[in-house]
Formats: sequence, structure tokens, C-alpha cells
Amino acid sequence: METERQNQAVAAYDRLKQDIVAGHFRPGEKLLMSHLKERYSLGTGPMREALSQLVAERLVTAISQRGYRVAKMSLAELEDIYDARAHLEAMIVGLAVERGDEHWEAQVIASAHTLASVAEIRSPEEMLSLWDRRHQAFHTAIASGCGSDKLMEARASLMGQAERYRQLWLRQTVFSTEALAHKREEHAALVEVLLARDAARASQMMLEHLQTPVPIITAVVRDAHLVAD
Amino acid sequence: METERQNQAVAAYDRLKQDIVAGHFRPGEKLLMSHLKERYSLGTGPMREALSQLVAERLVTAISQRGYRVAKMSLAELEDIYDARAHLEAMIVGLAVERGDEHWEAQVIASAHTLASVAEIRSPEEMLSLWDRRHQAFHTAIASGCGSDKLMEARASLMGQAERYRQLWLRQTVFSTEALAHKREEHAALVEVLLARDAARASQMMLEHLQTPVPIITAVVRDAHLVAD
DNA sequence: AAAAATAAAAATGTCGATATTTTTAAAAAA
DNA sequence: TTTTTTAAAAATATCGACATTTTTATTTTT
Repeated sequence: METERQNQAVAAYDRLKQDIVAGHFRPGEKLLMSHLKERYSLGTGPMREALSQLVAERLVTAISQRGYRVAKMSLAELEDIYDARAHLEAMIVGLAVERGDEHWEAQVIASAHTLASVAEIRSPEEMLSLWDRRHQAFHTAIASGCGSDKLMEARASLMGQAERYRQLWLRQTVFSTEALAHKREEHAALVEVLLARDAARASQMMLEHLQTPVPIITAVVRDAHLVAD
Repeated sequence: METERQNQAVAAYDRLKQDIVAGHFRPGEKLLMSHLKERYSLGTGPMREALSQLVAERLVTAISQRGYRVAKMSLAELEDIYDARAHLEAMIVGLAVERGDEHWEAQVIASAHTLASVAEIRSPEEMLSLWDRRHQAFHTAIASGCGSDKLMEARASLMGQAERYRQLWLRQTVFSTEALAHKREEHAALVEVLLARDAARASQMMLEHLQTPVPIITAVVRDAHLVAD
């Protein structure tokens, strides 16, 4: 058993993406080739390869002969991403309710339980990352019932684009006992409707559930001066 | 006014993608670096950049240290892509009917008219490419009413993955007077429902409309031995 | 025939040469 | 003096040649 050996471009892609999402490089910031090469200690070839991947994912913008920049964030983009994600996921959930089998049901119940039992026994940061991971696993478990790899890929692509905005929402929600309790209720209600196999209602609930973060993020984005407009 | 100067990686990406979609490189075929460099006359850097783009689009597969191959085609993938595309587009059409303005209506009517008036005055190949372009423009005009760039991107991504399969359907349909007439009817009925602003019905019609190519492509794929299974 | 050693082919990565863009400084005009 | 224009310099992006590492094919040995 040995770890799959990956090339430098992939390694650079992972690290740079992490740095952008975590805010080490800020929206709109110039990504200087010489700086990136030094930071990740590699040559121009693999670096450009990693950058062009991130361009395809809309996390970086490129202009020929003028280099790369971290993609800007905007309220318009925030709204578009969350609207698209909500409608896509609502559609997927409808399919999942129609198509999901017993194994799917079991996964949904299991991940819901695992998520609900996250307690504040650890440090705030650990609690945050644990809840986040389990929350994402919960939603992924629900969506996977649609049985379509391609729809799951489209979903993953939108979630990747949402990630920088989602990070802002996460802290607000997890560190608020009130907000967290409310999410717990929403999740419980969602599971109930899923198991009742009510496709239309599940779809509608998911649509609303996924739109709730927008006002919260809007406020944070404005405060943190992350956008120009 | 001068043409935007694009780099070699983008040029190579365009040409290679075209070559794959048009079948110059067949599914599963090894993409030898030395051969590609010669064919497109450029160095390894830009070539790898272009290849990694196509990997992200699922048109090429890569194994670290073992190079690149044209992604295989399969009946399972065909079904998944068309199922995903149909459900995505059905959802988008529902939004378009709800959100589309007068300008959207005008665009839909205009592109429907342009499509319907394709006549066999040119050579078969010209006729094919003309009908194809207008057909795509028609569907894009409808979808654009959803008003979401991100949904349009997700749609474009799926269409890109469908392209190799769609090419097979195109010839069968355009060169059959019967099939073409049937499509014309479907399109006319679709426009009618769109303008009547019946979201549920439009969505359902689009779902069915986009699933009709699957049996046709299945037959061609089997005949042409494009898949292993 | 199976395993090991060797040779050939291919993929990956670094580096420096070249072209382009941006910045800075100087000169000219308002 | 301030603004605009022009020219030079610096910074940067892009690319392909070359070197290194890894995989694959071939031959030799047991």
C-alpha cells in the first residue's frame, strides 16, 4: 500500500486553492508568478498548470500576457451562486426522493445523527471544522440519492465557487447557539420529509434551506469590505 | 481595434478539443506528448496546460507519470449525461418561464423562426452545421431566461461533455426528413407553452424533448464500436 | 518459464531567452 | 505650476530547449 504519487501541479493547485479560500490571498489580488514559484517552490510550468485549473473553476482570473489575479467577490456573484446552488440542489433532492434506495435512507439517517451529535467538547476551531465536515457530509449524502455522477459534479463545481462565501457564513452560524439550534431543527424536518418520500415538499424545503445564508453573508461581506460595489 | 492575443495553451486547448470532439483522436486513445507537441507545434508547458483543462472537462483522462488518454465513451456515461442535462435544463426552463422578460420572449421567438427556416438549399454538410448552430442558439435563448450565469455555466459544462455523443445524433436527425419534421413540431409546441408561461408544462416538455436522442445515440454507439461494454 | 537486469521511451520539471506590459522619469504643452 | 506626452527602464509573462525521473519494453540469466 503506497500513496499515489502526484505531480507538482496538483500539489500546487491544492495549496493555492486552500490559500485563496482561506483568504491568504485576497479577492482581486495580483498573483505574481515569481512570488508563487517561491512560495510553493516550483517552476513556471506546473505553476501555470495549477493556475489555469483555478481559472476554470472561477477562483482565479487570467489575462493573456498580464498574469493572474484572485477572482473578485461581489454581492451579485454571491446571490447568483446561492440561487443556482439552491435550485440545483432542490432539483437533485427531488430526484433523490424518487430514486433513493434503502442504502440511501440509511446514509441520510446516519449522517444526520452524526451531525446532530456534534458537541462543544473541543476548542471552538475544532468544533467548527468538525461541524462543517459533518454538515457537508449530510447534504452530500442526501444529494447522492439522485444517482447521477454528472449532477454531483455540477453540484461540486458550484460548491467550490461558493466556498469563499460559505466560510463567512460558517463562523456566524456555528458560533451562535441560536442559529445552530435552528439549523438542527431544519435538518430534522428535512430528514422527516425525505423519509416520507414527499419529493415536492423536500425540494421546496431544500430550496429555502439553502437560501437562508445569503442575508448573513451579505452583511459580513459588506463589513469586511471584501467587495468593491 | 486589434485581435486579443491569446497564448499557446489556449490555442492548443481549442484545437485539441476540436480534434477530440470530431473524432480525430478516438476514445481511449493514448495522447503522446511528443506527437501532440509536433502536431500543434509547441512546447511541453502549454501542451500540459491545455491537457489539464480538458481533464477538468472530462474529455481527457490523466494518470500521473503515465500520460494522457482521450476519455472513453460508454453507454452508462451517455445515459448519465443526458439524464443530468435533461433535468438541469428542465429546471432552468421552469425558472426562465417565471423570470423571463419581454426581451427573452423576443429572443425565443426570433431564434425559433431562424431555426425553422433552415432549408436544404446548401450542401448537406453546410445544412448540417447551419441547423446545428441555430438549434443550439434556440435552446440557449430559452435557457438564458433563467437569468443565472452560474446555471448557464453548469449547463455549458454538461453540453461540452455531451458533445461527442451529440455529434452522433445530429447526423441521424438532420439527414432524416421525418426526424427533422418531428423536431420542428416539438420546438413549435415548446415555444407555445413558453409564451403561455406554463412553467410546469414547459419544464416537463423540455425534460422529454432532451431525452429523445438517447435511444438513437445508443444504437449508433453500438454500431460504431465506440465503447468497450 | 520466471525473475532480474538492461535499454528505450515517455513524462515531468527547471531554467534561461525573448516578448510584452507596466512603471518611472523626463520633456513638452497648456 | 499642472497636465499631458514621450521615452527609457524595470518588471513580468510566456515559451521551448534541455535535464531528470519514471515507466515500459526487451534481453539476459537462473
